[in-house]
This record gives sequence, C-alpha cells and structure tokens, in this order.
Amino acid sequence: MGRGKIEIKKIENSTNRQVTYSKRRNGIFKKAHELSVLCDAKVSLIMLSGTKKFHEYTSPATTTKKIIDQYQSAVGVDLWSTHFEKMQENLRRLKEINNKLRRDIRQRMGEDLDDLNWDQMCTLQEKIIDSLTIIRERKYHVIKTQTDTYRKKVRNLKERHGNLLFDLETRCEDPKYGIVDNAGDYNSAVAYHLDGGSSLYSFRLQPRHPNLHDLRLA
Amino acid sequence: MGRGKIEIKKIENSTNRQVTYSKRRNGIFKKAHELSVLCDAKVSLIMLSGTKKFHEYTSPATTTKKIIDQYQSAVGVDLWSTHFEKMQENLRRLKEINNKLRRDIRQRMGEDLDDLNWDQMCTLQEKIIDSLTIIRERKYHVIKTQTDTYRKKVRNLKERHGNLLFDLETRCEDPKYGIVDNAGDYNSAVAYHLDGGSSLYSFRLQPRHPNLHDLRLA
DNA sequence: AACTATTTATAAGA
DNA sequence: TTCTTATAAATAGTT
Repeated sequence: MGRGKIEIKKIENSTNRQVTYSKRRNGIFKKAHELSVLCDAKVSLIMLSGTKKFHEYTSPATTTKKIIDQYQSAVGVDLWSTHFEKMQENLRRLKEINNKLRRDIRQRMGEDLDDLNWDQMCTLQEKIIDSLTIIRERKYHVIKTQTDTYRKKVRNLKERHGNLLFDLETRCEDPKYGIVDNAGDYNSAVAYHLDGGSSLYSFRLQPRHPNLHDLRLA
Repeated sequence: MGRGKIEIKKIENSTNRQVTYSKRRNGIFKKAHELSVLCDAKVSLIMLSGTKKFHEYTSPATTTKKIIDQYQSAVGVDLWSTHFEKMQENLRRLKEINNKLRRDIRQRMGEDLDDLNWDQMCTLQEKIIDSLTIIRERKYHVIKTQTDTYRKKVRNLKERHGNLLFDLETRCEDPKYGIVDNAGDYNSAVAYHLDGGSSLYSFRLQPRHPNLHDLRLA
C-alpha cells in the first residue's frame, strides 16, 4: 500500500528501513489500540528495533506485566521458570521440613499416633520422659538458685538488723547524745533522725517488715 | 476501510465483535510479521480476546520470553520483581514459622529453656505431661487391643482343637472307617488325609505349635 | 468463508 | 521527522 508494491524482505537501505519501521510501528500501534477498543481485547505489543530501541503498546486499563501473567497462566508456559526454579525448590523444601516439624510436634503432643508402630511409640515416650526430666531439673535448679538468693538476703538483713541494734545500744550509752529511752515512740526516733543522726529512721519506719523493700528487688 | 467507516468504540453486537476481532487480529499479525522481516525488528504480540482466548505472535528466531527479557533489561522495568517479592515474602514467612516450630520442639526436648520464665516452664511441663498421658493411654489401648485379639485367637484355636479331638474320636468309633489307634503316628494321619478325609492333617502336622500359623497372620 | 465497495495504511517523493 | 499523495492493503457490510 503505497506508491509501489514492496516485497516482504529486509529493507537493505538503512535509512529507509528506519523510516519504514517508524511508520509501520505507528500503524500497528494504532491497529492494536483499535482492536482493544472495538473488540474489548487485551493486547501487549513489544517491539525491539534493529537499533535496539524499545517501543510497547498495552491496552488501556492493564499493564504489560498483567497480560504476560495472564498469558502464561492461560498458556501454561512458565516464562519466569528459570528465574524462580531455585526459589520454588527452596519453598518446597521449607514446606516439607515444616510439615515434618509439625508432625513431630503433634506426635509429641499425643496426636497423629496412628502412624506410629509400637517401637516408635516407645521411643517417643522415652524422648518425652527425657524432656520432662530435663525440665524438672531445670525447675529445680531455678527454684534452688532463687531460694539461695533469698536465704542470702535474709542472712544479710539479719546481720544489718543486729548491727543497728548494737549501734543503737552503743549510742544510747554514749553520753554525747544524752540518755534516750530505748522504748521511746517513733517521734523521738524521727526527731533523732532529723538531727542528722544515723540511717536508723528509714529502717525502723516499718519495723514489722524489715526486709520487704529488699525482697521486692529480688 | 470497508463498506462504511466505523467509530472506534466497543462493537456491541457480540457476533460482529468476534468476527472483527478475528479479522483484525490476523491483520495485525500479518503487519507484525512484515515489520519483523522488513525492518529486522523483534516483535512480541500477545492478545487476549474478550472471551479469554489467547493468541500470540513472535518474530522468527526468537521467543516471547527472550523478548520480554530483553525488554525489561532495556527499559529497566523489572517485570519479575513482584513475583520475586511475593516469593521472598513467602520464603521469609515459612522460615519464621519453621524457626518457631523448631524452638517449640527444642523446648519440648528440654533445650532453650533459658528464655522461659517460671510460669512458662510450668505450662510447658504440664503440656508435656499431658502428652505423656495421651501416649501412655495410647500404648495401653494398643496393647489391650492386641492382647484381646490374641486371647480370642487362642480361644478359637482351643475350640478347634477340641472339635478335632472330638471328631477324631467319633470317627475312630465309627465302624465305617474301621478302628484306628488314637495314639497312632503321623504317617497314619497323613494316610488318612490323603484318602480324602478331614482337614486333620494340616492342623496336627505341627502338634506342639497348634496356633503358630494363625498368630503370624495377626 | 468469500466478495467488494470503501476506508485506511503507507511507499515514495518533497 | 513530517507532509503529501498515489496506490496497495485492510476490512465492514453483505451474500
């Protein structure tokens, strides 16, 4: 269609070829678009010129990628296969491992036992008993450690208490402070503290729970 | 180009639309091919009709995939990225689940207990004890079932044995067969069997393990 | 699927 | 590249 008929074979004149490429490319794009609209079709048209320039057309309201995705799912050819085979293999392997792990857990929880024969069941039981032993030992260890810690704290507090009592007695006998009734009310103790005395106050403020504060820190 | 000019908008008549699709599709394919040849270009043309049928054209000596590969490397659009990302997300999720499962198992085996506090440890212990209970019950069930089965078999065999003894005695006293020594050797029994007698032979062939055969079938 | 009047695309030239 | 235009090609409507 033109001034003269042309043979369909590579145009040798490079310039001419480029011109024809440009003209016909637009023609095809136009036709592709018309087809999209007229017939409600999806078209993906990718062109790569001899000079390695790309041009593409895609029907409105879609993308090249979408069309290619649909294309491969419809035709059943996995265009991405080389890109994703490894990943898929990975995925498959992980899923398998996952299932094995799940099964193991289920069996350890007492499910799915139908698949096990007698020996396997005995092995499973032994494994679980072993686990239980370990956990019991662990609990024992933890509680022992904690108990020891508390014991130390108590011993420490008793010691401090003793020291304070001793301190108090000593000071009561010290003429520098005058004689204070050892059975005096709290006010006197407060007053004493406010005078810049020892740390007796804070300790005796709650005389019935001498170790509560420290225990809470444990 | 035709008997009349048409507006470029969706053809409402469905038949008409299909016909036009078919005609124009061929037209575009032809033009795509001509472009490939005339201008030494690579073309990938994918069409999806409104009725979800696919058609494609690819320039000679290449493939859709090759063109798409070139296309994305030239244009810089990674058509695979979303695929890739989805898969990686999948992979990541599976790995995570996997790790959780492994951790669960390890804890059920008594490892990795440092991460657990007292309550969690107690819970774990209870869970494992529950599992153990289930497994013990299961084992009990299995052994009970099997024992019952064996008991039945033994009872059955005893009965058959008794019947056979009775049968034998009866026949020995039956004049039709003549008098046979009840304590006779095996040969006489064999002879008896070969004469077309009862199934006594197969049973008495191994008189000390009367039930062995059947037990093996259990 | 074929026909054909007409429209459209485009080869060659400017 | 773009415009022009003679002509080839495509195709809408019809059979």
